[in-house]
Amino acid sequence: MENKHIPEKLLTPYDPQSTEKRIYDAWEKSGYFNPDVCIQEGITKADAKPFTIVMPPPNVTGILHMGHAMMLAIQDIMTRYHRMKGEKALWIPGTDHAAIATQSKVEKEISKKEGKSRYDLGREEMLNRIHAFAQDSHDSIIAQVKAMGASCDWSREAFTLDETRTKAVYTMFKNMYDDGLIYRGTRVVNWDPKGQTTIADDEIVYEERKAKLYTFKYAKDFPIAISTTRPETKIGDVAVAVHPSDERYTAYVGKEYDMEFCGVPIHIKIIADESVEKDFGTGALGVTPAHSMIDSDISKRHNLPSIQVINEYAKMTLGGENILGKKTTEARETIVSWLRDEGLLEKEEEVNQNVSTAERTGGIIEPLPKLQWFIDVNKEFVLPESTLEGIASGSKTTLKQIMRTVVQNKQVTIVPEYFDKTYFHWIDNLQDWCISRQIWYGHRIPVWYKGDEIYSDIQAPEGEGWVQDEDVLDTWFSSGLWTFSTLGWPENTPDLATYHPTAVLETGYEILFSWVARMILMTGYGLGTIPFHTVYLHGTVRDAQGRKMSKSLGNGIDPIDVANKFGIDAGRMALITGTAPGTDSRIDENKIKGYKNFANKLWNITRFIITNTEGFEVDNEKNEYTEEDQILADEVRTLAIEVGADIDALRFHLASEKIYHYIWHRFADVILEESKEIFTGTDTAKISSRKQFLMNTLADTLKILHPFMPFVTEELWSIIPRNEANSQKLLIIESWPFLENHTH
RNA sequence: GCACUUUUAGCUCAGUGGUAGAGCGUUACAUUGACAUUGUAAAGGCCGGAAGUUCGAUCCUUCCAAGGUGCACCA
Repeated sequence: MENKHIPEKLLTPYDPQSTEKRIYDAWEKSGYFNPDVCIQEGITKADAKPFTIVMPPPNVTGILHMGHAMMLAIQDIMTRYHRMKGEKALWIPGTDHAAIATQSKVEKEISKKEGKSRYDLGREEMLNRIHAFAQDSHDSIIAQVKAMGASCDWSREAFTLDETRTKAVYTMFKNMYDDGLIYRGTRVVNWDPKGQTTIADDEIVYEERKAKLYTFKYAKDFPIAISTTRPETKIGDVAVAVHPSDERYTAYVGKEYDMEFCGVPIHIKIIADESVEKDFGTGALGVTPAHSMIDSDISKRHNLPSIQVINEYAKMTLGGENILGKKTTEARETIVSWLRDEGLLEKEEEVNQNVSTAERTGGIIEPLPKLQWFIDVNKEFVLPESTLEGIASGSKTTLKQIMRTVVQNKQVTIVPEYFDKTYFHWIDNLQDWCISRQIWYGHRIPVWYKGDEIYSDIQAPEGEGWVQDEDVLDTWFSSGLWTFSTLGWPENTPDLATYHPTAVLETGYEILFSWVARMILMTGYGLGTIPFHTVYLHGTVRDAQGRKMSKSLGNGIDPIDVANKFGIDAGRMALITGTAPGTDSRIDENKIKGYKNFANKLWNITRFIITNTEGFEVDNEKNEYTEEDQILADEVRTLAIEVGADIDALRFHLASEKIYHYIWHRFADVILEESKEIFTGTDTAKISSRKQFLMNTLADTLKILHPFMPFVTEELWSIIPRNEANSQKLLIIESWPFLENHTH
């Protein structure tokens, strides 16, 4: 057969590498990622329904991994589909400064290369270094996001630490401060001696280790033995607590003792408290208010003093020469051998212990009393304007109540649904949120001091002598504002009015608390509304053996490598298909390769159809389908409707499988094969009907597949012969097929 | 300890109140074709175990077992 009208590139297999970059550039140049442009050009109606997604901002700590690739693929599928449905589809990209994560990464690098600490460099120089690193990291991340085919609106790109977002952060802080929801107080917090900062409860990772549990008496004449894994803290004990109903000790409750413990004078009062477990150890708890959260609570209930014996560097601040200034671990040995020598040690046993470590630095958490900033989640305040169901405008509520209510009454739905139970469980155990961090990278706390005066605003107060708080805010404070800070809040922007609340928040289940809950909190408080209608939680992408991808295992797959080797279209399909929400998935090269073959299949389907319909003009004004072809056409309509319904219902794994299955095993395997017979026959009505059907259906399947495999479909769209009057130049802004047949 | 979740073909996973599906793998045959291959077909499952609800359960309920995750405890 003569092939002179077949575009030359169709004669060789599909080559994603030479295609994807070129196509992305064409999209970017078109401006169609920006819904405003679509409206200006008459592609989208000005009063169309908005559809908004904010991209969970990747941390500027390095490069993207397959988890990011999956997240971007899912969000791009939604954005492209809704754009094709004629909605004002807006996907806002951005990055997160990720305070601790970024600073500790740069600190590590500097320490390794130059042997210097942040204190050697000083605040200003250190921040310069971090900014330079963050900028580099940002640039490579953006390049990667583009390589994934993400159709996000770059004109609206945001950074959690840029000017607009900083203004939002400061405004929110001031509002909460004025409402008394943000307070400063001394509490026992999680101190990371390695990172030299406090961290939040959910930044802690528990590691199971063996530890020794020592049972002993403070002194020979003390009546009760206590157990502890940390004898060095006992020089800070102020009480021994027993359970009120524990008859072994009732006689002693209320008595006070003065003793010398390893050279340190201590004063111990015996108290009864419900929180003590009778069955653990001796049933008596040595109370160390300064170095244990629980003990701190007990001491508050009983009006006991707090004695700090360990400092920020995990070194002893009390005791004789043998202890003072020593590391806690050394002091422990000293004290244990003293106990042994004195004959006070009754028992020494191995126990399993969950040690709290800092997620970012690996430092072992030292509970310390510190003066910090907190958000009070239980304090009542008046919400002036509210669209929250169950919380009327002007009524009193609490942040905890907001977080609970909107999920409980399904104003925000979580997919998969069972995660809301985990969410409630977390809310019920929630304590006040410590938001200050003793690091340098981040939003500096907008509070200034002068003597006893305290001032909070979005900028420094007038006058001399004001000193700004040294600390910065927890990074999740700024990411909590993400859905509306990206739209220009606190200004009353048209974007904010149009695109908020957002439609879907698509993210990993591991940040349900640290991020999703905080967004609900911040949006409920700040705007009296919800940040999003639906939360879609994806699982973790694992390797073929089911292991987490990690640098140390070297089992990670770089999405850019995937793009180079198989095309990112194939990578996207492999990540989406067969992956249910909330469930971890496995990926390996074989799976991706299968979808590369699929892209090539589509390529060859197109070649077959172009070859066999050469010179045939599609005229859809007169529909001359045979009865047989009309049945096939109805099937395509059903497909378009079903795939659309699956995307609407966030069943991406089913949607992609349906279109894949149709194209390969129905359209190619059955219909194309059958067409060969028709074309070699003599029935001209049948032949022209079939040609028309093939051309129409090819166009329709390209449209339906486009959200999933945007590059190869866009490329083929530019190749197939089309009626220019009835079709757009770029597939990205084509209408979803059979839209008028959808029932809503 | 509490909660959530998973258990379906050799592997990885979808799915549904009416005795099961995909991809990969395996086997056989065909084909150089629109296809850096593809097609046709086959083998392979008491849908973790037990009980219950139901006309009917892989699906709903309860219990049990084994994995995973979260939270708490961690004196």
